[in-house]
Amino acid sequence: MPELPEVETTVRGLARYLDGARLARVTLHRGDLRRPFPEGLVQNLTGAEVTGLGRRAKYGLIHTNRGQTMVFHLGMSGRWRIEPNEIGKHDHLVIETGSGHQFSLCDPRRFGSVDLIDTATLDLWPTFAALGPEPLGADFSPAHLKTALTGRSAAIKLMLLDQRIVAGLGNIYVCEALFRAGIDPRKAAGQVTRPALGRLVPAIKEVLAEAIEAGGSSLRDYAQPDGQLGYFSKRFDVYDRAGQPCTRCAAPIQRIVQGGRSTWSCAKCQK
DNA sequence: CACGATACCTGTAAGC
DNA sequence: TGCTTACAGGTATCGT
Repeated sequence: MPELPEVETTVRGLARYLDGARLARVTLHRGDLRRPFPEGLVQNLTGAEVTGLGRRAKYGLIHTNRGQTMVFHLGMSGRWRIEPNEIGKHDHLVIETGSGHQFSLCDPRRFGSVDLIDTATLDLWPTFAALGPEPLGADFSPAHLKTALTGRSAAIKLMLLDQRIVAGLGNIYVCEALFRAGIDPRKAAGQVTRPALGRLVPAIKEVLAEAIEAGGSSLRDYAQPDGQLGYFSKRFDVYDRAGQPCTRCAAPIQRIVQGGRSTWSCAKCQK
């Protein structure tokens, strides 16, 4: 669920209710996700007013009028439920606004995280300082990739998952972008040619933009407590399509394992 | 430092 | 039906 487009869609969905709202009640139902919730989280958020929302890489940002930003990461299985009918065992953090809307941060695998960071120095927060450029930003260019990947022997697939190279891609969109760009995911990153990088950058930007747009048209899904995302999944060319015909050449899609994770690709279309 | 392997945690689906 | 295994959208950390 949560790669950059899903986080962006989540943030937009939350903003409709949270932007300008007062956080009337904040409740923790357990003390930790991947890490403990920050000291004083409930106290610092309760009564605060939300001054805006945003996103950096796969992190969602909720800014408050107390000079702090709640930074959330959804890990593998996290999502925000809007107006949940009931609070389940994986609803770890619950927020109620002054106007009576309720939200819960639900994360069964608990690979997610929540931090409370001073807004003024958010970019200096070590976690953010280490991130590469936003893939949808102007900084993310073939020239950037060339610089970042020169001399690297690791597979291009794995380098694109490295958030220090470019921040926000995950397994799905890396597979999809490499297919669109016609690049073999096993290729050493430093060996990817300049023309191929010239195809890769727009392929990444396009697949992300399409996924955000598809999510954006289905924001009301966030009002359904058990609603799954997956609007964009109908459009996957390779992800989770092992053995099925390539959308371009009809050859069977291959599944391999890289870095312990699945990669899907077309052996004929990706060289 | 670069790189690969492993750990973290829970749920689900497939296989026997 | 029950048990076991493989796998899942991510990231931090530990060897080599």
